[in-house]
Amino acid sequence: MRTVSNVVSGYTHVSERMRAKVLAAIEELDYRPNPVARTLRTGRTGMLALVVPEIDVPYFSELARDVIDAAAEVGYRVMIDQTGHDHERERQLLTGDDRTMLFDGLLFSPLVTKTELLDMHGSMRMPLILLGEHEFDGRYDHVAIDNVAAACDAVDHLIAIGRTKIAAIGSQPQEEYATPLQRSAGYDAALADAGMRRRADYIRTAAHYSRSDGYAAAQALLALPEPPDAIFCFSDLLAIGAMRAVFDAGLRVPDDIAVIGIDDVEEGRFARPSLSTISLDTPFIARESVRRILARIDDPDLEATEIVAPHRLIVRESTTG
Amino acid sequence: MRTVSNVVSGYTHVSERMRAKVLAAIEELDYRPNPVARTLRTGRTGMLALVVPEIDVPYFSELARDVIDAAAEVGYRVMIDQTGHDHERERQLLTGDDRTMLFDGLLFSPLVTKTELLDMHGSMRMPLILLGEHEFDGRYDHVAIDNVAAACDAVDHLIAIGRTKIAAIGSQPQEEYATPLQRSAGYDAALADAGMRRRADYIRTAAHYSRSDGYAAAQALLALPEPPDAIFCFSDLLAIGAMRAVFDAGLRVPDDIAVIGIDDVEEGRFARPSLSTISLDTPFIARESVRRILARIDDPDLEATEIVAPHRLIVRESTTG
DNA sequence: TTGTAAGCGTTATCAC
DNA sequence: GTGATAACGCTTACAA
Repeated sequence: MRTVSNVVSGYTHVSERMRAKVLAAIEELDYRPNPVARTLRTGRTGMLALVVPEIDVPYFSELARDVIDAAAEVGYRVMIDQTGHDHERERQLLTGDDRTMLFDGLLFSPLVTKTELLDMHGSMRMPLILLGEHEFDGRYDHVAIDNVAAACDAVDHLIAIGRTKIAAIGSQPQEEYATPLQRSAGYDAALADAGMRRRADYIRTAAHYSRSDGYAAAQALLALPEPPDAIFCFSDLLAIGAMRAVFDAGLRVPDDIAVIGIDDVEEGRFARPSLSTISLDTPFIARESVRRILARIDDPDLEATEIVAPHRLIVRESTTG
Repeated sequence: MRTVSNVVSGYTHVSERMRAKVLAAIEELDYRPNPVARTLRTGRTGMLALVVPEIDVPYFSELARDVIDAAAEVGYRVMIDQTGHDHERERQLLTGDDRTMLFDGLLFSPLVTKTELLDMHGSMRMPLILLGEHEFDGRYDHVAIDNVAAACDAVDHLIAIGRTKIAAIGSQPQEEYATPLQRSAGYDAALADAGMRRRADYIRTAAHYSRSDGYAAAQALLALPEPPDAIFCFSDLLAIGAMRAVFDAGLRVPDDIAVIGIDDVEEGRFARPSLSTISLDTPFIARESVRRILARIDDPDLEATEIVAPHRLIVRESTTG
């Protein structure tokens, strides 16, 4: 009945006597509103979906923490999905083929989204925000750092401390994903600005940005006739794997080889040596994407915007003599 | 209409002609079944909730990865919530006070659950599985390792490599949570078995099992008149913080102080030195808890069972000369 | 094999 | 201020 709903929802136009009566009945029957029925009626689930490649990658779990917190602050909860680098899974999520889309909006943080994937979202009305991409094409909201500048800052730092043979780990085998392309561009730009030559044998690919990818790539670099004296890794995890490979080869960080990453995950702060990195403001990214998706849920016809999150260089032991 | 539902659900008793017709109409109208309406009718959301203290703690994010995978295999999705050591939040989840309980079952991995909290779940019909606890009281399903034995194995290893002054980090300030109590008991038992004395000044508390907790606790141990020659940490994160404190004090691991943790997170495999630990079979834990909660969703009156997950000692550099 | 109608538990509309 | 009643979009008896 109407009055009960009013009481439950804390509506004002209810007499004190009636409110007390309803409350008593609620207590008596141990009544709990059914959220599903409410959702069917209101059209809002109160849930957001956060889609990441792998939740156990520290950058994503730290991002998830912030997103869950930011969402909780505005009364939303977060469902987490992993695509595991699976294009088919990404497609399902983007097209809404999944049978259980119980959420109001999608925060999509693709490691490997191609533009063509995004085209598929077209017919769906599910609000969507892209995280971590920076190829703004005006169709979807983006929240991301300036990847080119971030990579450039990292390499500039290596140059500033006097390194001249700077390698990079993290380009993708198939060059079709935005993030690695942008970071590669930043690396190239920094070298060019310093009048340094870009050597193809110093550019190593990494499929999953994992510690072991970083380890393997660094091993390959160390085996070169003229090994580098610095390595710029496209993620902190790659950098941690790379550092381990340097030690296993009997060399030292940063003395023989300086290492810098991107992400500023907590693991890097406690690594030995502690890892220099580019810090991404994940609380900012989380807050802004939640704010933005709520606005879009309220008004699906909002114009797409691009939100650039701040980043900054953090110098630690891995790049300081 | 009946037939449409049949087609969508892949029912058999539908004529080919009719099925084609329906499919064409679906395509034409770009029809998508509304999952909320389906849920209201069937009573199943197809979602599980995984509740952990903090998703960015590697052990929990690795567990979450496995739970999401295990759930996906049986057509379920996973909502993740953090309690952040907040008792009020735990209470809400357990009692169903939250207004948006859009899931069929709850996998609850409390760092800090007191028995009294569990009492509150009594009136709720939401299926519940407890993870990581091992104080089986017969009321709820548990999936956990044998914490006492795990701790005992870790300390036995330190004794086996000849250490005699073995400290422990990870007991709780307020001694009311199961996991730390059990791990403390295992530590005590191993020392007693070896005829070693338990020294109160070698037992350090840690509120959040974080790297910085481990760092601070280890610093305190090193400042003792007679510092330990080995530290057993109740989690890998504590151990990683502790190792860093040892290095910052100018000492070496394992030469001066051996360190061992529990969890076997990937970070420990790449740490320097790599971290000895007790490996918990998280894929097993994830698989079994999902299996169990599905059974309980099907039949809420199932008797509570206790599932013990395997664990095993992993010896790495942090405890080998 | 196919169509009709009831009902899941809310919230919103609308008289009173 | 309060009580009936419709509607959200699906699944499923039941009838045809």
